[in-house]
Amino acid sequence: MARELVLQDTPIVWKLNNFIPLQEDDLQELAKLLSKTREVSSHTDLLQEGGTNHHCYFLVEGWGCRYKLLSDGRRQIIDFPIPGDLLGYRSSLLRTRDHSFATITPAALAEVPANQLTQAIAETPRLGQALLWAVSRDEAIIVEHLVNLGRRTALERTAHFLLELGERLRLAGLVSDHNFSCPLTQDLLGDALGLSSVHVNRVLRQLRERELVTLRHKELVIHDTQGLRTLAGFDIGYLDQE
Amino acid sequence: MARELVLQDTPIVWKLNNFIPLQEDDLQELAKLLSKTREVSSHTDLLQEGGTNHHCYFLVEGWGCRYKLLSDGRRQIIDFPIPGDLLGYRSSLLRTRDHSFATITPAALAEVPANQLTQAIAETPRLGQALLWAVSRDEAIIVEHLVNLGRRTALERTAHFLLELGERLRLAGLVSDHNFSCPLTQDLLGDALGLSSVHVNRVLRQLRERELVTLRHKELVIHDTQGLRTLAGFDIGYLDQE
DNA sequence: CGGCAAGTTGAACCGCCTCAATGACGGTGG
DNA sequence: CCACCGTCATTGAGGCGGTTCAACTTGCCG
Repeated sequence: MARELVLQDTPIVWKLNNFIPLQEDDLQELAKLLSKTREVSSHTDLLQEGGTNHHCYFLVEGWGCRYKLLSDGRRQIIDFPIPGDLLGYRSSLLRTRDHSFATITPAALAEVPANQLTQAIAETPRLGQALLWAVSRDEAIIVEHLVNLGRRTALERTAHFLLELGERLRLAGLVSDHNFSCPLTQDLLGDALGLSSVHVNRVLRQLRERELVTLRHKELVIHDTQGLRTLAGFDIGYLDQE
Repeated sequence: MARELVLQDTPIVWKLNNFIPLQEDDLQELAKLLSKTREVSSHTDLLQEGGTNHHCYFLVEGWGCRYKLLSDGRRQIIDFPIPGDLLGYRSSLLRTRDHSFATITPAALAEVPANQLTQAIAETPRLGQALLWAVSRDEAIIVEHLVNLGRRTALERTAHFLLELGERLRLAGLVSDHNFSCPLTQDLLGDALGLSSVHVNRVLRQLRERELVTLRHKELVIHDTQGLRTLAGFDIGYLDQE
């Protein structure tokens, strides 16, 4: 009983409730999955491209990044998991992991064998549907990142990314108004947005000077949501909210 | 019985067999899923971003493209489904479709309600595993496209894309040596690779002049696989073969 | 044979990169 | 408490990769 009360206000429950309200048996099953949590420091590698680890992780606390490296050191960040996100499930079905994952802040994670998760999804339909929805939505976000990299300018792209981040955090119950803490460096942003960190700096300056959004001292403030959305061509549909 | 013999040499069976050899009951179940096929002409829209159609499609014959449009007409192509590919399953779990799909050649497709597919996956474990593997592999391909757009030059990117295409066709049993038919225009390639069609043209010329690969008259010939792989930094791992 | 889509090429431009130097901040140890 | 150091942020100058615009060619299908 105590456990459900604890879970109730947790980012993962916030996120899943957006798809379908979870009920008591769902929360109990979820609590079982999350029972074995593990604290790790920042910059800890948990999944390696090419590895055969068939676990997945619920990110309970902290931020991370999923990425791929090229042989000469270039890095592309796929996305930044935040609390409430499930990661590694899709790629656990492959014989070999297609990307790496590392934390970027201190974090708490629940490690779950992929087949245990599959079983839970089959046996607890409502929770299962919600988890599969969450996985699908996160794939839809990756597809939107593809559009971002391929067809938006640096300014649009950065604006779009920051808006998306705000919405994801809001959905996880981690932000109420237009401010939130954001531990991403300009280097990380560059590798996610396909830009050099120098150019990220210039773009952020522009966004600040246009009084749209400010990212400073790990704190992000959106001054003008509507203006930012217009600039980015942001259509929230792909986040499948409401 | 006749149906299984027909299926046996079909791209989808070639593709799935690469993960796990299908057996008779798998083929029977698959035949049921594929029973209602439909022929459509080229440039037919089948899925619309924002739509609520909860079907998925097996592409039996022909090529297509999954894409998203920006409001000003810019287009980003996500990938080009080829025969044997399953599409729309992931996004059928969302309340609203996150991307569009259209054919680019005349095509034959089997339309399957998403929940019927889910049921088949649950009831026929071996086939189910194979289908989920295929879906996961196709997601891994999208992630690699992200790397392509974010961190590879136009030359590397194009080379990488063509190599990937060859491998996918080979896995579907659609190519034996180093030649294959490829109905993609430079316009389509540009929208997939995040380049202008003019620049695609120049890149293809370079690849031709370096005697690596030729794409002409809808026919692609790879002259120097190893050279092309070196140029592209192509690591086949993400395709999860063998 | 006529018409239209697709491919090809040149010239000029610009968005973003690279290289390099400097500044701000936080943590750590003397 | 301050001096030091490493990481991250900021800014300028110059160069390159890829875009845009426009003209022309080629190939295909009726």
